[in-house]
Amino acid sequence: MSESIEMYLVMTALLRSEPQQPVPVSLLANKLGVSQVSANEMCHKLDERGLLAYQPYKGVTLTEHGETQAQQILSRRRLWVMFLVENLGIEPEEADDLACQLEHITSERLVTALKAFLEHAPGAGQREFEAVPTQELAHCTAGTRGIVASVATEPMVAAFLRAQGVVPGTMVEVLAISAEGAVLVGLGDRHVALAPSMATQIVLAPPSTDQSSRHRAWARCSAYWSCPHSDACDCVLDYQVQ
Amino acid sequence: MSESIEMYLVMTALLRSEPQQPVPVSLLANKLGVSQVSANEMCHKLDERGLLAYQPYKGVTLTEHGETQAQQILSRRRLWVMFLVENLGIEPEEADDLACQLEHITSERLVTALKAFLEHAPGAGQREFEAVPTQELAHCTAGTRGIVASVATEPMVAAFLRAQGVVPGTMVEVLAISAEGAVLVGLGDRHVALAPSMATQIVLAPPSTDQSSRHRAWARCSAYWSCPHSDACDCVLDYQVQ
DNA sequence: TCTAATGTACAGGCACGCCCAAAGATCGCC
DNA sequence: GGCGATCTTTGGGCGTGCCTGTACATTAGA
Ligand SMILES: [Mn+2]
Ligand SMILES: [Mn+2]
Ligand SMILES: [Mn+2]
Ligand SMILES: [Mn+2]
Repeated sequence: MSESIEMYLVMTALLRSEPQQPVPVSLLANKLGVSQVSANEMCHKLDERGLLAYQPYKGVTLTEHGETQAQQILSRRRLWVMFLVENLGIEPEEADDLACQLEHITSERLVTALKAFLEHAPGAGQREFEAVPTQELAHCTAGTRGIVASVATEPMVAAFLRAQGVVPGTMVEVLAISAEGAVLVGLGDRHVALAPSMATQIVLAPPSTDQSSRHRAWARCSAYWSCPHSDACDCVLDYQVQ
Repeated sequence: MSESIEMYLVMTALLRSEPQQPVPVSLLANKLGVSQVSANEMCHKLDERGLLAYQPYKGVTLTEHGETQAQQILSRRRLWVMFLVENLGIEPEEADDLACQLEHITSERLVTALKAFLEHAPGAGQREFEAVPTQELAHCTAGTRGIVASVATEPMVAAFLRAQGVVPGTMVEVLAISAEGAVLVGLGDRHVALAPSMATQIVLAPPSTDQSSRHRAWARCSAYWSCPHSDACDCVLDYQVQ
């Protein structure tokens, strides 16, 4: 399996809202930074190879085999993110980008060794490497607290959110929700108002108290919304602020 | 620069006996596990790109630019080997294979973080990340002790040496050298006699006392003889025991 | 129901990195 | 000097993963 194929599988897992909910090929194309035609072509091939199930005009779902592969790769990504953030002190966002490359060249032996290292590293108690449940900010109720797991990748939106301090790893609280779906988010000392369309592009993980376990929880999120490769992100230039 | 290009540069650096000594394209082809025609083609391209200097019927040398690139990649490999061996407990040989992949996706930021980690990891004093001088076993004098840095990659030879315990990371001593160049090597409790042709395919690094610093010294060797990718190694099947 | 947006398909093409077969060029040794 | 081994070059080809342009199919909204 090439890195390219692996990323199609991973992206399909990350982009679906619910299991067995087809992911539109156009969305896949956007997030992977390739043309729709290329994505279509690839999805066909992966359907033939039994990794994806392709329903024309609907999208793709992961087959059992594809799901296994995707989860294996994502578990490797989480291991690397944990290591990069907690042991090397790299920022979550950059760690995600790096891990997205490392996940493809991580042997089973390396997985074992990394897990053992993370478990027995100084100051680490019992650790869990499984994915953690996440939810869209738009679906949260007032009072909910959580850690920003991922945000929109459209450059201008991402830049805005970054400027406001809404970056992966940050602890936030939902202060209020308007009837229209706008969300008022608290960030400790200040707060940000987000349009409904914005709230659907931010994903929260369960809250944690200390900084270290925040990172860990963030790393354990299975539902990254962010596009992993910065290069691919940069391809999404057709965004316009409404 | 693609991974493929990087490996041509690295291999050129590893295979030359002395700086500015041209490396035969056929040797490069063998070690990289590609055909001579492919290697020729590639060397031409890299000459045009100013990374290699190609002298027909002689071989290739690294240009100043190519040398810089090769050394940068190799320094990343050494960092990874150190980490993999000392912190993850992975065996030197496998660590080398893994590092050969990791070296190509290691950002400057990651280099900095890895160095900081290795420097401040528990039990680590002052560390050096520079390459260490090495010499062929065939050029050693009787009484010399050192650490096996790398061995021949031809499957049958490698298997034989492995069976004898002559693997990277092992401490050995040159017990005697015959007039013809055959070498008697001591491995603590036992010894092995090696034909002259075999002695030219084993490289030693300076000796160290404890296991940890042995690995470190081994990791710091700049002159790996081994072919890094196992896949490529497996391509070299035309070997015959004389 | 009809139309416009969205998705799909086909054709042709490109860069990369590799392959083989065959024909030349050079080198090195007898 | 000549000849065989080795190396280089040429020509053609392959697979992967992308691309554009154009035409066709489907879906969903007015
Ligand atoms: Mn990835
Ligand atoms: Mn990214
Ligand atoms: Mn490599
Ligand atoms: Mn190898």
